Amino acid sequence: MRIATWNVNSVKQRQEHLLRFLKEEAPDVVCLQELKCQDDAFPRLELDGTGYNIAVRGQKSFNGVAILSKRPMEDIQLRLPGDDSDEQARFIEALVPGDKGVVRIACIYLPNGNPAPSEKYSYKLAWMDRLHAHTRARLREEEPFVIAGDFNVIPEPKDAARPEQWVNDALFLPPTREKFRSLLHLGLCDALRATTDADGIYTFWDYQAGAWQKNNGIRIDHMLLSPQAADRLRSVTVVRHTRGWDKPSDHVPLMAELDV
DNA sequence: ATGGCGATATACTATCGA
Repeated sequence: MRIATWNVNSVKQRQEHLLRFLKEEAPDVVCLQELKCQDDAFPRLELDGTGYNIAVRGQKSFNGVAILSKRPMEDIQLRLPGDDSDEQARFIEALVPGDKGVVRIACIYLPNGNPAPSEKYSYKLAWMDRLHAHTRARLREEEPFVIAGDFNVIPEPKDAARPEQWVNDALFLPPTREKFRSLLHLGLCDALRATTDADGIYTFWDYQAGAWQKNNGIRIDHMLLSPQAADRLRSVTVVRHTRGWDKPSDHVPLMAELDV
């Protein structure tokens, strides 16, 4: 099963890129973030010919997440547990069948949190605490479980071309990285880091100041795997060339192949 | 120190992202 995650920065603006990506890479599952549209504005008709099933949690203007799956999904959850008053569309989860078994996939758009300190940063840290609690509960089920998405976390200095630019940023501050490590320490595996220790692997390049041309990137899109999913990991790919397309998203897809 | 770019709604400007 090929699982991809991609922050598209407006699914309507990136519709043609999405169709090209689906055609070129033929992923079985795609987790999308930053749809920037409501449910009824998701380009379902435009995706009709591709044969993907669609689960959406949209929102006006900002945020918004979706899962596309070749096989029909079950047990779709639209909210991250832990705060019924949270209206931001940042979480969607589904059970996806594979050839040999099922995988539960959570698609997340973790809050950016800038500036720090601020209410936004507090919201980010609280959201990470909720993700920790939810993950702990899911791991007790001892199933293949994948958290895929835009984590807005730079885990280590080697995950940034210029780490000194990020020292006061919500993506790289010590409390952010501590909570990310705490999540991993529940027993999850960072899929990319299971395949390589190399630096210079990025998933985001800012639109500004020629970041792409200078390769001034950061690695903030991740896939975290439960032990039962990690056992089935075959390969991980950053689909870097999409950043060079005309009018690209500032993020590129991350893709993992699981033997499921 | 700032803005630089791109998207959306509040729309000839403000907010958000990272």
